[in-house]
Amino acid sequence: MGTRQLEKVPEPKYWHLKTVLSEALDSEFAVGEILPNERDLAARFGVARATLRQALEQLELEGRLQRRRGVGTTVAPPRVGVPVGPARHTWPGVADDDWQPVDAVETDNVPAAVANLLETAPGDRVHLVRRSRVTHGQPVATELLYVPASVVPGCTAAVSPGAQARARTVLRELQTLELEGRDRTVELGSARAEDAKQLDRLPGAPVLVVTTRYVSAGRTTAVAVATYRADTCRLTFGESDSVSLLAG
Amino acid sequence: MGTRQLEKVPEPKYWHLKTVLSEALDSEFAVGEILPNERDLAARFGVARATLRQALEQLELEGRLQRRRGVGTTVAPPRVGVPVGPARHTWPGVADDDWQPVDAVETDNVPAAVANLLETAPGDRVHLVRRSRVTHGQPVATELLYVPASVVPGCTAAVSPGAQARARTVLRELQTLELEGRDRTVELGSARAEDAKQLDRLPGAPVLVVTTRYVSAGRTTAVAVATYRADTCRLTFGESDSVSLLAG
DNA sequence: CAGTGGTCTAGACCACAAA
DNA sequence: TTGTGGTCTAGACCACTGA
Repeated sequence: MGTRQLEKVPEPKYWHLKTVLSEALDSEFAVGEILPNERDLAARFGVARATLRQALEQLELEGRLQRRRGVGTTVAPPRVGVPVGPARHTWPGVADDDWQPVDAVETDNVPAAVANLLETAPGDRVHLVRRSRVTHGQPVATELLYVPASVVPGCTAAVSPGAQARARTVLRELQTLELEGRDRTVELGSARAEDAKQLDRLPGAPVLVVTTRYVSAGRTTAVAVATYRADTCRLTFGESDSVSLLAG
Repeated sequence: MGTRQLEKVPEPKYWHLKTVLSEALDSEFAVGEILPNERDLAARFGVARATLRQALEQLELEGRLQRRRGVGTTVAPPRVGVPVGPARHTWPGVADDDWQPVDAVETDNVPAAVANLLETAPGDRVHLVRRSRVTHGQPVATELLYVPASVVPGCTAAVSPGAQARARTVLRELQTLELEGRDRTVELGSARAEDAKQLDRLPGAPVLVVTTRYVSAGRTTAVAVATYRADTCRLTFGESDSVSLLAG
């Protein structure tokens, strides 16, 4: 027959929908503008709301949209570039303008993955310092910094002049050591309930997990697990001699 | 009344389900083992299949599960650490054991984001080199390398001794230049249809997009956009003097 | 072929934010 | 109170894999 056979591969509706919406976002909407609500959009495209939502989810994952319960769906601004390790060989807390210490506790409950890196035995006391990072007025990351108590013997739990002060003390103590090296890993994760609250997202939201290992005196002396909002952040890694290029 | 009030916060079913499944994976399943199918699992937990799937999706996102249509859901091995930029200051193609050139074409169709970095005008000719990365026998990444034709004048389209050979020629030509600097960004994306096929995933699968800018002779001479499977990969960033630490 | 995960529907109710 | 996005259901059919 002369009729055109369908070319195989029936593209899923939500995929096609995502493409259409994406182009509409480029040409017809301004950053911050509110989209029609999901029920209207679904009706307009002649699909079920669940299908429409599948397309919106992808666009949100790519940082094109921002959805807030009770409010609506808005066009997201471009992702912000977040410097990760701009300077070589520095401890956390040194010239970290936008990291803010939150509090610190002493614990022996360390995630297995972190205990592995620290080479600590179950039961070893470890300082847990929490920090949060704010860029352009928005919270973009939370961090859990694990430092074995044996590494910073000067930090006694006896005096407790406030949780935040305790955090600063641990950081200051760390900075007296000579840092020999550092390595990092980046992977995809989903926000724990606690992180989600601080990042103003729902639990399970996609996040970029940056694990940093600090090496001093031939051993791993600290491990930091930082959780960045994946929808709004673009992590940037500069080299010491190319910092000036970042501006280009 | 003495009865226990529900403690507020009704945790979503899929979230609770995810937690339960996650613990079961740790204790009752071995890597590679096949889970019961989704309909059975949903019935066993007394939820709709859609709800069960929401939990499975999260676990797959975290790299705990692997789902294949027509086959089933299996327990995924731990994420593989993929070195990204292990050596300082090298062009692509230098001692890149597991990167494989695929082909190269000359084009003037460059994504706006890349054209921005390259500072090329619309219509400028650019070499597009495709490479793919295989680790432990599995494809983990695809890469598009953009090099303005003006940067590698030795690469003429006249002779075409095979697509892969053309790719090698561009890479070789690049390596004759002195590399001054390099910077990288990492962000979350979703796989384009083409990438998805090469990565053995469905379109829209979550990926980590690594954009590398190569600087030489005071200008951006090349831009590479690498797409890593987010479910199976953990990107590792080492420093030159801490390479030995990676083994720890 | 049978069995799997992937897509899609048309509803319902809930949690939350803003008026 | 109203309207939004978030969760959940109970089905249906499709695309793919492997026997």
